[in-house]
Amino acid sequence: MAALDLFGRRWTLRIIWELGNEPLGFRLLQRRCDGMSSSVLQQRLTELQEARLAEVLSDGNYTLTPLGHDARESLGPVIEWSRRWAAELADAPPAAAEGADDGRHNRS
Amino acid sequence: MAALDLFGRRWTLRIIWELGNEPLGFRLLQRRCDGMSSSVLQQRLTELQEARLAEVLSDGNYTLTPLGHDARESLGPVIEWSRRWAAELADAPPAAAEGADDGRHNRS
DNA sequence: GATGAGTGCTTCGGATTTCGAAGCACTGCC
DNA sequence: GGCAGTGCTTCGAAATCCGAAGCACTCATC
Repeated sequence: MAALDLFGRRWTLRIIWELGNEPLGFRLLQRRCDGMSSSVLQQRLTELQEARLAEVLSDGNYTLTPLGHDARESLGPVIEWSRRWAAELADAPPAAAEGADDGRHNRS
Repeated sequence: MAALDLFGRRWTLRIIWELGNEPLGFRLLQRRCDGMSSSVLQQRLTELQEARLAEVLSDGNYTLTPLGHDARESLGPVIEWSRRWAAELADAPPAAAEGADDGRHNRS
């Protein structure tokens, strides 16, 4: 359950996903995550390192540890599912309100 | 990416997981989720319904839609990974700070 | 039919988290 | 030196989360 808690924090899943593609520097990673807040990114990066999912390379970039890559791979089915989900929602568009990306968040 | 955003909200993953086991009423579901706040539970339940992942049964209980069960199954590998992760952390306990469940949250 | 218990759900003040603009120290480059 | 880019920190404002309290309703039990 602790894992569901860790992943259930804003941006955590996204960061793991982005870092899984390739090592990234702080600012570039931030841009990949829709320009998320630097303070939160720093916080998440620290949490991820404490959880031994991420680490800093000798060149200063951030990467996933082997354990982190494992985690990211376990996310594969979720990504696959999300495609089906998107297709499903496209077929049956409700009145309004999408659930995800419904503008409830504030990215000013 | 919208899926990672939807799942990256506190309690969402947990709720999907709990509902996947069996249909549950509001208050019981709340208890299963470590007694999470009822206001947030209501919010999540609404989001999940809008996203067509959850629905209300004729008897008033909440369940996962077929699409929702699909999502929950896609979470399987994540759960498996979390076991390996827990084992790994148990082997190499750092100085302090666990990353997950590090007391940063407030459950008064 | 009153009482009590259980339900789904809402309200609301306060604690916590997230945001984002600004800035600091440092490195490389012209 | 001046300029740009980096990782990272600070801080006030906004959004989110919390949890106790309560409402309307159902269903037994008295």
